[in-house]
Amino acid sequence: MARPSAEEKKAARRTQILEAAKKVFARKGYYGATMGDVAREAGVSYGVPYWYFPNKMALFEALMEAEAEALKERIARAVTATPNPLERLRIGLEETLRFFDEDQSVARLLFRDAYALGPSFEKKLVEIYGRFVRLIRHDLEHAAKRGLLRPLDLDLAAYMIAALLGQLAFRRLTAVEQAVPVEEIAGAALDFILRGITQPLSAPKRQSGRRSTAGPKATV
Amino acid sequence: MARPSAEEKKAARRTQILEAAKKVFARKGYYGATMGDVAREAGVSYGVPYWYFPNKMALFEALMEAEAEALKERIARAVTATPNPLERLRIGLEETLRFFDEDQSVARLLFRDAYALGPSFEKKLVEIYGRFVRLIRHDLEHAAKRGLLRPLDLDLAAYMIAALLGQLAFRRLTAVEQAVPVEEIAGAALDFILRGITQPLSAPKRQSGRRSTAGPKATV
DNA sequence: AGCACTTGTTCGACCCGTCAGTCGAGAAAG
DNA sequence: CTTTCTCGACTGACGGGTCGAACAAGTGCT
Repeated sequence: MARPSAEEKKAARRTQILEAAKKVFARKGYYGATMGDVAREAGVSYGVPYWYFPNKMALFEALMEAEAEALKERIARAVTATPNPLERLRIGLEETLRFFDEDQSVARLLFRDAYALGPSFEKKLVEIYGRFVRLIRHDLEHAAKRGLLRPLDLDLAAYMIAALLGQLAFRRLTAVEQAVPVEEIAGAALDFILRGITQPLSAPKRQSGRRSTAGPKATV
Repeated sequence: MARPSAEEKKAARRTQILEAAKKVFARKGYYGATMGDVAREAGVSYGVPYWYFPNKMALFEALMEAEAEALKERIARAVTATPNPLERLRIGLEETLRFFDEDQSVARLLFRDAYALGPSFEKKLVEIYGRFVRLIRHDLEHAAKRGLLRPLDLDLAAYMIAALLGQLAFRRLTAVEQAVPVEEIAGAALDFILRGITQPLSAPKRQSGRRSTAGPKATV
């Protein structure tokens, strides 16, 4: 705490502005938010954000980058001790949902505003998305090597899992029924991913350990 | 063709403007597109769109509404003759992907620009999305009644399927490998939905009729 | 200690392009 | 002669980005 150096102070300002931007973008959307809003939220004057970021768009990019990195690290940390690839998948799933649950602004940022930036931003977006797909793919490869998977296109499967996860996170923003805990959703999603929806013909009526209702309750 | 009545002409103008709006929004995104662009694309002067739509936002809403309706009807038509719920699911899947494939503007519209409108539009978006979820849910219910499904939360399952489908359609916009035909993707997606990714423990090594590669090829 | 001078940062008024939406003058149709 | 629709110049507001004035915190010189 003793005497922050000049560089520390500068970095602190930067994150302070990023934090403010996160809130404002989440609240109003990219186009709805003005640089004035960001400055006000951060408690600095209009020009200051421009000292740290060349323009609005760059500010947004930096924000996305930071959040994506944070999530990636969090997943990596949660998963290190676990060797089993499918178990890793489950943990990653759960951790991701938890991440977005704890800070809904980020979910809004990544799944709503990022699309708002128009065609120009598409490439960047696909690239970030790709990182997580690769993460998943990596585990799938291991699982495949161990013969745990049926023959399938791993790229496509990884993409589908990522897509699912993203939408589930996004849905929790607008869902009425917030009460359902993350673990339950993650469990249901994993069941879906691993076993699909059909009754396995060969081993009929197997009652899995995991709870799951046929009734129309339990929204995300 | 003979003598268009006044009302017919009015309706024609309306769709002419909607068509132009579709192109322009798809090309530039909601905020990137101006009403001037729309008018120019439609070959009319600036004020004309305002005669048919109260404002830019209403124009966009009408456009989304129309496209969603078109898709819904198309699915309904393709599916009527088929009673088997899982077969209906497959057809619906395929038809949806085909729909977005044939007119990529629509995919851009629904999956990119719609999110751009900020928090205010979220409700409308969720509502439209909900229609398709309900469509899927309907078939799932039938399937469940016939005992084809393992016990699961039908709402969540329907949502997950819709989410998957949306993302797959969207992915085809940015994918490098455009060559993969719709049917293949639809088939892979259906496999994923029905059976998940794991090797069924009970009946090992069953080689399904559908081709599917373990290799890293075949992007969406 | 006091003073000048520099560097890094903050402030916010202002500039300037952009665009949604308006409006009054007309053309076309009947 | 009215109704319906078209035209496009215009306006008013807004917001991204700039810029020069101020400030704070050293740094060195005396």
